[in-house]
Amino acid sequence: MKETSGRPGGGRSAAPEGRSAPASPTLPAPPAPGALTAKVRTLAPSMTRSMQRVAVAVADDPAGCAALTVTGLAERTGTSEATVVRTARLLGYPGYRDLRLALAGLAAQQHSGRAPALTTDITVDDPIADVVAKLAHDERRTLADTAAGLDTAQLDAAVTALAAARRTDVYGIGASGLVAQDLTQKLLRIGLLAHAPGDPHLAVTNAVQLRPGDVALAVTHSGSTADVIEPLRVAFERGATTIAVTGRPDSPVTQYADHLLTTATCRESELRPAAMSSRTSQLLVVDCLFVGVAQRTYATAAPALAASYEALAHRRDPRGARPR
Amino acid sequence: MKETSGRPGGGRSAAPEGRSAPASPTLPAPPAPGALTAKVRTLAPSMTRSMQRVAVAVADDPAGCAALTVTGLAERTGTSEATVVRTARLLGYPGYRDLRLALAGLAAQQHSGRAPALTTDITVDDPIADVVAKLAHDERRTLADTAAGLDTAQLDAAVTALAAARRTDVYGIGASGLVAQDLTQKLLRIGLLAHAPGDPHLAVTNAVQLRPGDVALAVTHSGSTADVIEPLRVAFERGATTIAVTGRPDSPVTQYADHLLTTATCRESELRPAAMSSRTSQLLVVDCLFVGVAQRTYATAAPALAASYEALAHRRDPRGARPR
DNA sequence: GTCACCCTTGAAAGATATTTTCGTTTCGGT
DNA sequence: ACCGAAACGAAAATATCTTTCAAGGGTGAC
Repeated sequence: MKETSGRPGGGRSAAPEGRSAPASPTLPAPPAPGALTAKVRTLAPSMTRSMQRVAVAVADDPAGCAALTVTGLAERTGTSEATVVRTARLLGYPGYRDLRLALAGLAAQQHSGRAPALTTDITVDDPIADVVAKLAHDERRTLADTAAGLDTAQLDAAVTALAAARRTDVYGIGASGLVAQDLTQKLLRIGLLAHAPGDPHLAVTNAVQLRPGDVALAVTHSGSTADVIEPLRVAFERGATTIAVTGRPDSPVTQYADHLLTTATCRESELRPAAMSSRTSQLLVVDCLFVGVAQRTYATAAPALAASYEALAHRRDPRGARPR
Repeated sequence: MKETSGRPGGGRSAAPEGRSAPASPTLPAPPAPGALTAKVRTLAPSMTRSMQRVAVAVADDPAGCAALTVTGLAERTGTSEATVVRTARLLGYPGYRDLRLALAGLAAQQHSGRAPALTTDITVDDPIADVVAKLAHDERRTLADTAAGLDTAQLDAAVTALAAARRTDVYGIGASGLVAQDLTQKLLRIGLLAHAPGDPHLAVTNAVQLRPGDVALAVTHSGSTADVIEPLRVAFERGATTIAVTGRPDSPVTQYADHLLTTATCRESELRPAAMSSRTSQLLVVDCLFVGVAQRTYATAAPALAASYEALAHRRDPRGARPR
């Protein structure tokens, strides 16, 4: 039989080859995915003893049963293959195979529905799987919050300034320093002149060189990092266009910022330093800036991106993926 | 009867002398339920044309494909049964039957949780607000995929190694270099000895100093970056425990990795270099490692974290945040 | 430019799993 | 106790999945 075409009755309706069978023309009842448990409860009373055993086993442990073959399930329930198939039929499936598929679906649903305390904070004895889930969850939320809270007008202005800048300085220390470097790398890639001094003193020294038309961008979560504020202040006073990426729109750094981009943050805790989620939102902002600038300077950015890709190719193992 | 014919893993070409092949990172990976889409994206590049067709079909329409037999799917994708089975294997399942089960599960999950469609690619003339929305959406998805696809056993092993390491070297170049630095910063914060050499030559020089009990971790999206593979190889041969964080689980770098952590990636395009989403997933992995290590070494990590927080305080503007 | 080699691929043979058939067993009623 | 009918399972019949094998196609070496 053609697998999916089979209908309970032996009536061989000759579902012609190919597997069209679009929802089996409203005939019997399309098998249910999550309604399976209910169906078992409903039909159980009218079942024979053996069939009940099968039905119960299936409802109790969908995941486990989905992993079994007819034979396996028959064995586990102390019945025969025929009984298992009969039960599947009674539950509304063309055969065991389809019941099994539904079982897998049910298991997946149950599994995904079981969101174990994603909202709790990470604790010392969380199993690693929970850590992964919680971190991912929080970072996703941070991203959503940041995107929602970004002022597109400010962003647009910042992009305009960056795209037109003669040169750009990006300041950041510690974790934010990496974000600064990230932006710098990206801008360089599309042929813009950018620099992220790592040393606070160098940063100030650099800032002194800026002039109107240049851009200085500061990345700082707290907005109060002296080592970052200082060069931005200098740049500001020199007449450069200044941009601040910070999580605290009321912090000192904003005093010297022409354009302010606010990042959202997630709760922090002992095991999850603020640096973690702030970095995520900072990077999103930086990515937006980059894409925006790339759009504005598309004519030069596109070839530059392509070129830098090419240039790196030879640094890769010629074979790409390993033979086997 | 045996259903899952546990064929011994595909002959992992033995790594060069010096050390036996990495123990096939703690057995293959147990098939994943919702991580399937992610896995397809990750593995697709390294697939042959026919296999890609199958993989894409499966990822595009899980529900539809779950209803098909091997033969049916082969027909639909214009390939052969053999190819379908091969693809299933590549995706981490023992055979097609299991892939099909996973497909059914995925379909059920998707059905229960509808997702809107922000699926278009970023174009040159997207308004900035759309850029923000699309970037955020994609990064969120990348995070979910990465979390779903992370092998917690591998992660756990990596954490154990890191927590016990005498010293840790982290290798990475370009965008991945920033991720390497991020991890290094974090480890240093909790009192572990970590180092992220920026210069490839220095990296190799460092690697030579490693010995059993030390850890070397490589971050590379492509898995084929020679400048990163080389130091990892050296570390591997020196007997250090090696960890690879890569988006290509079949790439050369895995030859020298005791533990393999796979990152998911999002579609890339002209305006969105691969570096962008790979960085996001790499950081998630790195965060997980960090939190895991912090848990293991809580006794020393907690005070260290507190201390580093204190030490930085004076670098902040004395006034702290401005009154709201 | 040509050749050899290896990867890719599908056809068909070989295993397994599922479904059906059919005879035996069980149970209730008279 | 006997009859009839439903329940049940063993095994045959069929479908599906897996593996093997040889031909096709592309690539690098020379």
